[in-house]
Amino acid sequence: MTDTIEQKCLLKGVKLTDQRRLIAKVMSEASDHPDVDELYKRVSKIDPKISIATVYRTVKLFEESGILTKHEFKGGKARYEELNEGHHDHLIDVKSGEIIEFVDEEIEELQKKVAEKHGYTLVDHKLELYGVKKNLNK
Amino acid sequence: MTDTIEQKCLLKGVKLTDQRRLIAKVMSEASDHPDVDELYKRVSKIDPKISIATVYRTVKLFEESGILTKHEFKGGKARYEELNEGHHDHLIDVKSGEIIEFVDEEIEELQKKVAEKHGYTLVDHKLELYGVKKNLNK
DNA sequence: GTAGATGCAAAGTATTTGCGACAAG
DNA sequence: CTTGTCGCAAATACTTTGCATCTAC
Repeated sequence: MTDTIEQKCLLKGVKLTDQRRLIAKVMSEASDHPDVDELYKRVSKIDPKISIATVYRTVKLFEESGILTKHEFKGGKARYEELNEGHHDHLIDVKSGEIIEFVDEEIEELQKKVAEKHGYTLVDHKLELYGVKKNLNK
Repeated sequence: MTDTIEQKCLLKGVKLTDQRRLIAKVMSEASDHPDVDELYKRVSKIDPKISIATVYRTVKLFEESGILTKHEFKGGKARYEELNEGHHDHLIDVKSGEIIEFVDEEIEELQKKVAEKHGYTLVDHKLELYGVKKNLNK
């Protein structure tokens, strides 16, 4: 699995350095969607000499190489997550900030149709739902 | 129509000043989605003494008062548009930057269902489609 | 008259960049 | 070797804020 990231780098002609390997590792182990500051904190624990500039440069590079995706959720800093085969969108708990990933094929289809209807081919999209947890009992 | 904005302000207890009236006017006349800088340029042409700080303060105030909405499209600055009854989403031409507004009730419905399915009540959402114009001839 | 708005410049954030030292292929 | 990366600090971009002055109500 960590292999996969290194393979992706080789594939893209991205030079591998200790810092990049570390950032890749921390990101692939993250189950949340850390922002650069948080990521910097996590990698700093392992390599305290790493610079935040390197973290910024690396997430940008990884994004361009299709290893990470960037999210710009409402009113916050950019947050990153590892990009795997399966595309998904996000449901954000507005109270807790918790993020739930979901996929809805029907919505995906409709988006394509909307774009077509306006004479466009869909190349990308962003769907974010913001919700509050329902009171399940009574 | 400009009346409407002033009425909204009175309703919300928002004090009306020349600067606010001007910003409201420029925004309601805008058919695009200007960012703060662009808005500042437009109002400056009419009142060259206005400060950019006032523009920032006013768009934020108007947003909180439900007069404007803020959009944070990919990799850019925050952009604003007047908030009218009809909600809509955006289809962005990735080549030209042109923005097309659309509504799709089916998608809206499905979004609510997705939120429900995860135990949430949808309070807000963001849907942006990014597309390239199709070659219509031949 | 008074609470709140404005303009200005200074301060914050988030992110990028120039540069000399250093490391990967 | 040579090209590209790193760390550092300075620079940039966008937005917010403190303060004295001014204005709407």
